[in-house]
Amino acid sequence: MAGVSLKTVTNVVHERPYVKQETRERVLAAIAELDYRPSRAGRQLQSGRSNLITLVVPRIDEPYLGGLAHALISAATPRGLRLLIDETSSQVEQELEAANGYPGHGIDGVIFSPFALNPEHLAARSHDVAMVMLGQFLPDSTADYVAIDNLGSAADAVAHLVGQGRRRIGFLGAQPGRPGALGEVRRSGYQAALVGHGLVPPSGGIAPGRRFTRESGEAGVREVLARAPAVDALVCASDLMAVGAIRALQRHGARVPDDVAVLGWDNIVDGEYTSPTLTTVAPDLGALADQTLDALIRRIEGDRTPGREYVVPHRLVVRQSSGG
Amino acid sequence: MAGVSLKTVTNVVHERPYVKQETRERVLAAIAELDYRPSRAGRQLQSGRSNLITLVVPRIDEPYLGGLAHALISAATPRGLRLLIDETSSQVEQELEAANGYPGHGIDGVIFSPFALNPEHLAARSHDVAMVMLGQFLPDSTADYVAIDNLGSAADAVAHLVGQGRRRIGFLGAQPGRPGALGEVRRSGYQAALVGHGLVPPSGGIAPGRRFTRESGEAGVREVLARAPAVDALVCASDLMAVGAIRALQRHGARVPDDVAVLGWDNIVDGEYTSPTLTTVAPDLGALADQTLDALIRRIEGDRTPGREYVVPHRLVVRQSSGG
DNA sequence: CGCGCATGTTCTAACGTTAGAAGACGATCG
DNA sequence: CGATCGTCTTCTAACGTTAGAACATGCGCG
Repeated sequence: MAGVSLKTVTNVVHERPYVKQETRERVLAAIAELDYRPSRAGRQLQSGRSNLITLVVPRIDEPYLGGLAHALISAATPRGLRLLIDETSSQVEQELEAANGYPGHGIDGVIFSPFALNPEHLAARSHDVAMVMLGQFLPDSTADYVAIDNLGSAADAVAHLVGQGRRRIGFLGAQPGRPGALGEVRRSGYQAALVGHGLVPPSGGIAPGRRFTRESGEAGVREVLARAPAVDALVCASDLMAVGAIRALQRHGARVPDDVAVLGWDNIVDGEYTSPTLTTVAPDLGALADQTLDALIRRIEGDRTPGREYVVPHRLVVRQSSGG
Repeated sequence: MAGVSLKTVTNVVHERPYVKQETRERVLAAIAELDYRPSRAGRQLQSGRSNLITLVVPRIDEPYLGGLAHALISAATPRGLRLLIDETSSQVEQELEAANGYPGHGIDGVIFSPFALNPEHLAARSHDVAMVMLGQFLPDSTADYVAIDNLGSAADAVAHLVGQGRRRIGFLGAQPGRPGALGEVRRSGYQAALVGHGLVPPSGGIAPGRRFTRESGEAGVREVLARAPAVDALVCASDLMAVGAIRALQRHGARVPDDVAVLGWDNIVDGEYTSPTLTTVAPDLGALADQTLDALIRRIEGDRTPGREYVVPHRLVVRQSSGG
């Protein structure tokens, strides 16, 4: 050591009072000299906190989730947190472990994008870990939810398409029977907005999509074109579905946007490189990450108030696919 | 407890001999009853191992790196490891911390995709943590390197284009002055393969690309078209560059593949959804992840033999953009 | 009968960090 | 001159896990 007691070192490291300036400097010099770094394991054992949080998603290689992870890492670092990533493959078993906070692993909090779970699963969890949910909404007693205004953004999307002269507007990615599911919320917002413009969904113009994948976008287009060949616009529950939809439309000989306009959610980077480029609802990912981490940190610090909802800004990014 | 000593519990948990079957069952029942999970922190403190490894990349939202992360998580889980992700933004400062293994954090190993570092940085690191490098090759005393055969795959790519009748084949993504850099290795493989077919790069047909982004692909096309307007094929150092190249070519009125064939590396999913779809060199990501983790585990377990190179399989996936 | 073996037990220490209690010392102040 | 304050020390315990040493049974075997 540098002629000082262990306790004083702790006091220096934690910037406690009752340490003379000169002593402090001597200790800091010694720390630098020895290249000392406090052991996370020791601290965790002592404090019960690991400063590790886990982002739980079905797969990390989906473009939107990659962008989300990027935003969360950028926001976590200045807050002294480090991010683990866990993939559930949308399996109930794995999502349950996430919902229980990986007991024994010393995870401080979980940022959870659920897929297979229902509220009963959540209510039955044994441990209650600090948790913030993204994407799918699941009512829960103490977990917060952070998202854009899905009803409002659906209304923005419909208003834009109507403004472009579209009247027979279909929807891909409905999730009938799963109230609260992202696709259902967006579909209901879309439908309400249509009504607000004096329109209704064209018969057969709504296709389900259990997963928001390119494949389900392609399948949805096949379904809708078979049942409602006159649609002149498709609102897709995600950009990934929209990418698949554009490809399927082009294969069917439909021109985008001349014959059919296409619009999605998420503002994934690829939307700028499709042909035509993709009109999309862009969430403010930076704000989303900030809100998520702030809420999570409050939970980690012991906040046990009922779970609340945070809304982050979005904007409609108009590109070629909507004819704008 | 369930009428048994602490030591016996440890012996049961670690499946040691000298424990009667009946006792073992009693202990396991108690463990299940109490929902006991060993604390990672305690174990880490005792054993010095955390079973945490870090994947270090410039940004996790690049499609190839997302797919890589997915493959690594899938491979890490059955091996009892959990994956942290750290982003360096290609900053030297942050890459240095990664190369030093995040001292104090108790990270067992690092999977590192370097960008800004050079061999001197690596040689100067103070701690030697278990490390495996991907992507960019940096010679190092004890870190392993896992990759596809970049020279061989470049030869495959060129052979395919020549077989399609292309003769004025350019290259995007060279990194002059950075020997060992991925773009340089692929460029030299491309150039050697051309010579093998009795060809040479068209004058002005090679464009640099410091980063493998869509933007640098677009910039590369502008450069090459200005200097060598007669090129009939472009080999791009990554799929992301190829996506940008296709877009820039189409904007210039060049038809892909009729006028110019395009080909990339990585087999990102988006390559199946571009128009035209993208011909690419596909690494076997599963094998890459397995090799990487096996090598890393050997290093974690104390292997101090000189760093070696592991080669994983690749194959050429022919789609529309090469006219195949 | 005594030896060894299988199956335990108890006790101790260690990993690295932090906090609290109690006390020591000098300087300052009323 | 005694009380108080600022600064620091020493000592102890605790977090959860694991390993080793030493010892205690009870059983079978030669």
